Amino acid sequence: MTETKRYMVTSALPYANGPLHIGHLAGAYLPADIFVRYLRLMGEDVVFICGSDENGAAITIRAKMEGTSPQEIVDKYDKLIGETFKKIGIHFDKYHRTSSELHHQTSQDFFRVLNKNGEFVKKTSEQYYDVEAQQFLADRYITGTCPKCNHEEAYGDQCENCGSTLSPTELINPKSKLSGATPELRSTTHWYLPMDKYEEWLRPWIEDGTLNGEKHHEPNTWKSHVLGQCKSWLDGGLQARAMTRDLSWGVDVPQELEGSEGKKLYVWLDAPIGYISATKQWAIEQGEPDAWKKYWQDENSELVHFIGKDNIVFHCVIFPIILKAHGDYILPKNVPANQFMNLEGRKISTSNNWAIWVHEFVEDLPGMEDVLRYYMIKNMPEQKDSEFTWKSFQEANDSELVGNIANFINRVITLTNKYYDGIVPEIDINLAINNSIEENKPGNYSEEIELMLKHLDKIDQFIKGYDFRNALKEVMAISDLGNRLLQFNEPWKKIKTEPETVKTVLHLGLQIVGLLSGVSKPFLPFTSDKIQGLLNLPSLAENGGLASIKKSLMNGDSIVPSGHRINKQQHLFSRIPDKVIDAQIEKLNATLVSEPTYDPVKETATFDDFTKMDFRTGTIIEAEKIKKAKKLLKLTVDLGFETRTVVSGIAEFYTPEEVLGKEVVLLANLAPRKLRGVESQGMVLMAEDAQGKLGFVSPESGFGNGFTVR
RNA sequence: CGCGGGGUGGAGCAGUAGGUAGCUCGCCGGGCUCAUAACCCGGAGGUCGCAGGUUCGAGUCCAGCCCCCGCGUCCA
Repeated sequence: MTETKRYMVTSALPYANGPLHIGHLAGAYLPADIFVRYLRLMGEDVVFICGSDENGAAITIRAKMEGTSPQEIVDKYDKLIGETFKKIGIHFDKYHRTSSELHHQTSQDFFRVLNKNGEFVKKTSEQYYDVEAQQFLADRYITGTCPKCNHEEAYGDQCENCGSTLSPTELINPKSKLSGATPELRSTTHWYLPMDKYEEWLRPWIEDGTLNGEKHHEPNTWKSHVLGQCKSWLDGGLQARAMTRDLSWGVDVPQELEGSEGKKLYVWLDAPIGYISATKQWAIEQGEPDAWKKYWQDENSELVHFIGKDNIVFHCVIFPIILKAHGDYILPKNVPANQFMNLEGRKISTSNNWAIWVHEFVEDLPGMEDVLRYYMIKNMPEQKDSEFTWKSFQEANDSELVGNIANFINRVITLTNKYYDGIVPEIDINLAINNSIEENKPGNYSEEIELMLKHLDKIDQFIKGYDFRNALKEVMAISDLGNRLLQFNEPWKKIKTEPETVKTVLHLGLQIVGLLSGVSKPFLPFTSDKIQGLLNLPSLAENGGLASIKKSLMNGDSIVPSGHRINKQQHLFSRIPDKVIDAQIEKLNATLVSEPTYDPVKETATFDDFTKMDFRTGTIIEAEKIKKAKKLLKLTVDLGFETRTVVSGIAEFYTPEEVLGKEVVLLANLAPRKLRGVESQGMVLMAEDAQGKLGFVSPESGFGNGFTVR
């Protein structure tokens, strides 16, 4: 491994078709921001890049829905997202856009090089084309009947009913999800990247961290779920993947290439290259147009991608292949992907509006940016999914931020003002004071400083290991240490009996406050500035500010020197009243009921169509869960004249106990079908609301079993 | 279904070379009063998903089963 001289850090490009929510922060942006801020504070050379991903079909679809143009959509969200990042204290060296001219050029040049190197294979295939919408359809945008189980709503890539993997052309009676029309097959030619060709170097790179026979990185520093997913892909066999698409909105395939009309670059080719074009733009703005090269092409640079887990294979397999195939680029040293953050027990969902939007948070709860950051870091889904709840948000604020760190700082500042009129007292290095570990145990000033430096080292290790939760805990541990120091030395008592001791203790306390300002800066940048304000010191230098604190402490120098005048105390954090939290919970719950979407009325059915169906009243007399199926219950329904076994997809909403004895309506003449090995003889009628929640359609209680519904 | 991750005191989590089960929050008792009922000390509370195997000894290794979450090629 080569020695690191500089860092190139990227955060996943947010897709410009919606605002940012807390899940985005937790996944890719906060961890990167902490990492970058810390490295800088320690004097490292870092470039931190991000930008809006503005290409692809989803944006054109969104534009159509809103009756506007794709350009207006991306302009709107690029602006909103960029502002949101600033407000929450996340600062990129460059926040760029993939709709920019520079990006188009950069990604096209990349494509040209790969093409010239002979990395692509051109292949023609038949794909479904929606004549009405005038576009080729991605697999997910085609539905039809599954050829294996006759399920009528199978997707073009798989059937959710029987789980088989499909290709769109296998579907019986395919329909476009865009227009509902029957798509037609048209032949289309694309440039494919035969990924299997690269397995030879990719596997040792991922599994052993070796590249070209040399050590590239330590694989056990990669997260287990990242390695797991990569291996799963390798073991499954890499396949050729189309690097171009038939789209209307995106980066054109270089026009001079034959057959390029109407073709755009594949999103996962174009988007990661956005990191590179953003760095180029940064370099231009620095006045050194070539400065980007050393970050992307020099072996002494450490490339790190912060992403969410849904992007793992693109950053660990596809993009590295592209970089290596190009030939001039370095590969990532790590891809610390985070898992997902859930919200109040549900998966965060943009489309269902189940989210905390960051721009709304900043408006609703002004001045609480760092509280959000703190809570998100404390609960960061580093190894597994985690949970955001407003109640625990409040609790973390009240007991940890207010009770621990703000309280400690307030105690020191208050005491200094009270006893010394705000002038930092002198120290006596040799004076015995109680240490901060245990009551009635002697210690001295230097030992306490050493203890603080140990915590600083731990923070360093944790951050470099992408363990931000534990790093944050160490910050809090320093505050704990300060609280104990005061407790065990009781300056409020000793001020009368041992005034010299109090001077030394408070001088030490102020150094701890100064250190807290430094170590909290990567996590709580706004708070760090406030602490500096309390100490009557300028904001810490973003470059090297913490390194110089460390140096001073190691040299035995004070970071808040004797004789310096500090400011009056002020609360760093405040308790959050219940009503504020309740209002947020209410706001969230309101999204569950507001704006229901209604299915359009289906095409007209004749009376005959209706009478073909035989609906009967019945009662559920037995119910059990079907193993290995998350949605299915096996029900036994009493129809009076006979009993039926019915497999029903309601397990997400009802337990077997709850449905026992339930009176229901059954479609009794539905063709029997096997589901998970159980034959289902009919279908229990359910109503489904806008959130997909199911409810029984039942006769009046005690109506009786077996009667016809009409 | 395939693949990946996970199931540890009320909640959230550590436990990465097998040897008395830890942390944060909450709860209970005590102390303190400089501080935003904050701070400090002590305590209760765990069959480490289930039933096996290897071992003198397993949360930690092996095979099996159950449950939760995610991914399966385009919404963190």
